[in-house]
Amino acid sequence: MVDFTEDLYVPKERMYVATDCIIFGFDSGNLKLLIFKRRVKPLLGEWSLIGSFVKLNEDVEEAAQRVLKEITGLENVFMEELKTYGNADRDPGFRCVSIGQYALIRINDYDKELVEKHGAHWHDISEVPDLVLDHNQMVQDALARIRRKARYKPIGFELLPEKFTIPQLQRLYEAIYQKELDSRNFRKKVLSLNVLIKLDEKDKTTSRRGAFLYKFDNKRYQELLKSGYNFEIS
Amino acid sequence: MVDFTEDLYVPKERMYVATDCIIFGFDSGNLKLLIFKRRVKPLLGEWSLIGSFVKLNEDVEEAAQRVLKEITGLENVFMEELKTYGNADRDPGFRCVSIGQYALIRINDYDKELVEKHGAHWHDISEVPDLVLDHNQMVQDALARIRRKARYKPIGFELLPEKFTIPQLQRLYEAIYQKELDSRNFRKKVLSLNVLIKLDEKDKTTSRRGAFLYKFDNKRYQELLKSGYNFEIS
DNA sequence: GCAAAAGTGTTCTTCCTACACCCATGC
DNA sequence: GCATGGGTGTAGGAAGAACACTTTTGC
Repeated sequence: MVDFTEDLYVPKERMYVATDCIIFGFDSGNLKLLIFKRRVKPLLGEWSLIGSFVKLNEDVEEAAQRVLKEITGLENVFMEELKTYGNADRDPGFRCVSIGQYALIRINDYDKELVEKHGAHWHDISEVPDLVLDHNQMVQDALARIRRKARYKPIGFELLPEKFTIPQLQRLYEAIYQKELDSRNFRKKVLSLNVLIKLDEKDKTTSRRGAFLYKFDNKRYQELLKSGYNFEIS
Repeated sequence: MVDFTEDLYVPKERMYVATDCIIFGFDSGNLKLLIFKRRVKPLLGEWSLIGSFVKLNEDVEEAAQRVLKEITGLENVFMEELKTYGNADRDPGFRCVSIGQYALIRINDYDKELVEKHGAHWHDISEVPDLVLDHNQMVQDALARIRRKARYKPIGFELLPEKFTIPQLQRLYEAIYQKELDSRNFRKKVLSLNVLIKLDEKDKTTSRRGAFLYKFDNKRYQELLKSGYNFEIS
């Protein structure tokens, strides 16, 4: 990669397409963001989202999944396009259009060694440092998107382990909405959706009494999506 | 522009970025789409959305507004990014990533001569012919988007003339949702939003009695957006 | 036995839905 | 005077919001 950090003017002779991943996780009651400290020029040492140029022979979406796999070791992660960042002057080095993609991962699944090897770190969403280029904007846009999206799609489940408790699910939604929810109303609402399967196990890590574990009934959810179900939770 | 129509294999050595516009209008109770018949190779004579490569020194959004102005003569049109079409094989000629943008225009405002000069035509949304590349997919995606979006943002107003009647507005929403609405409930709901200003004029073109004209109160709408208003109409 | 989190029901209010008739006017 | 589209009100039901106490169990 060329080092443009010392040139103020760089002729822009061709177009590049990149993709940047806004990677969310959920842990200890907080939404987390995976970012990394650049180990190469340009912008060495600065915090940045994880991204890559899109290769000539790969789909934009493939590029994003490739990046995600390189960093976390995970495949088939939930990922959706956020938007395109296409201002002519967004990157002082290249004329580069970047397609932001947000990903939701189960924070216990990823490959910790791989993440460390790449210099990546999880940051609490409320403590994200200054990022390079327009990456802070991307994070804000992605947050706004998942806050809105969580109202009509059960994306929250992508952030939880396969088995989870209802209080866990509630803490996740509270982290997404930045708002405390009433536990009685919350439980009533999520159970009324009929997409949770109650298991015979309890999670005793957060209380003496223990909370029942549930699984997400993906088949049932697909049926509901087709019939226009609404997952609004207030 | 190079003609690739007779070459099956074209080496793809660089990335292009384009934008394609899905332009909607509303007329005679129907949603309309503006498409054009290509007058140049490649794909001469085929129906296509209106698009352009993004220039090295322009923003992606600028490129879309430029295209829109070239075709319709309109500036400051309501336009939003739809999504990126980034499959490596989506265009047999170039390696081209296209950013779809949907636009809503007031069908009486555009420059008819300009549209004709470019070989563009309005098609009823239910009778869109086969389009080149993945353009039919773009249209379907854009339709799905505005159907969803109309539930929480008053985008409908972008498609109506400045002054409109409530029955007109209702027919628009019926066209968007593909569903008949109850006129009493519809009127009650839109008036309860407090974003319509009743005028002292009537439109007598569709009935002997005439229907009162309204204007959209943009200032009031901005206030409501900030406080998290919901425009759901069923 | 007590601390700490899990789990449970009811009432009130609001909003959506369904539904039918009179009004104004040009011909 | 009649045909045509414009305009209005009400009652029933569903869903959201507010709200407090009992249960379980490890220590």
